[in-house]
Amino acid sequence: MGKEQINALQERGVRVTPQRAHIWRVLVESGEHFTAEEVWKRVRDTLPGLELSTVYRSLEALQAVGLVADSRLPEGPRVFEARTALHPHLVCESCGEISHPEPEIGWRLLEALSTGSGGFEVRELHVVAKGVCPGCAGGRE
Amino acid sequence: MGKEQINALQERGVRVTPQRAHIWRVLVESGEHFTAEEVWKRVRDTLPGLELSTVYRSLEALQAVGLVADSRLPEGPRVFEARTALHPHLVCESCGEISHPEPEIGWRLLEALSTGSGGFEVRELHVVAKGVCPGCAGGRE
DNA sequence: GTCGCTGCAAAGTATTTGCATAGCC
DNA sequence: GGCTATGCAAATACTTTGCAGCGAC
Repeated sequence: MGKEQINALQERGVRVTPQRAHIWRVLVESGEHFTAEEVWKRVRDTLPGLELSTVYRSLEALQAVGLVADSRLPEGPRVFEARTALHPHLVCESCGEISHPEPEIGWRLLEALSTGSGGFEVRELHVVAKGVCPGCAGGRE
Repeated sequence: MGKEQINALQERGVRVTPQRAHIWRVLVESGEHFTAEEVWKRVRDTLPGLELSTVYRSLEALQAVGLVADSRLPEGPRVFEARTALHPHLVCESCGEISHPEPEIGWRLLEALSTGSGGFEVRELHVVAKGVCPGCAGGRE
């Protein structure tokens, strides 16, 4: 089952170890973002001896080849996710829920930023918006 | 000279102490962003006994009333700045320089995000772009 | 077989907290 | 004068690092 994921690692020239394969699988299959510690807890189910430091080092390796991206949200530790497209984060100040808008919007943001940034060539874009999600706005305070 | 700054604090109902007044002054007069430690070093010139923990607590108080905003850049500790407008950060991967595009662009980003985020009400927008600044792009590698 | 990855342990950096006193309002 | 902010000290949270042996290629 995890065959395609392993291929993804090999293609990028990343040495494939069980640790990296599992870490990568967790990120890809969930499609979510996790802290290093969350990844660690999940992968430990199948690799009991796994060290948190290894998780950090593996995530760094995956980042180096562009498979993983990290974000620093307004609070809490860094979160990591499989790098798919640009990924704005919407953090609800009321319920704390973190959601992603349609990815297409990332490109519009990129475009807006590129045209107005005076020659700065944007390679990677991190957007975090704080606000109120539809659910919380509905249940008025 | 620092009269207007002190007023800004009073108007917001922040108890005015020398520590807070100086911290606030450093941020306003420089117009730059600093880590808590950088603020600390600067203010210590005039307030030798100042503790780093006090800087954190003061910055938090100023944040609570909307005078200060913080950003978490891709690397390093949090940076704080006087809250003026939306403030995208452009981080050059080559020289490490952090620049700000014209602030007007922030509003365009906000607009783009608001229209495509499915009812999420954006209150605060943090944008960090990694890329290559004009200077480094000129001196081709 | 080689070189890089991992486990283990420890250190390092960033940030927060408890408590008694000082100082703003 | 009351109540909060500060100094001081310690704790906590997150992340990185050194080293020796193991495992992927």
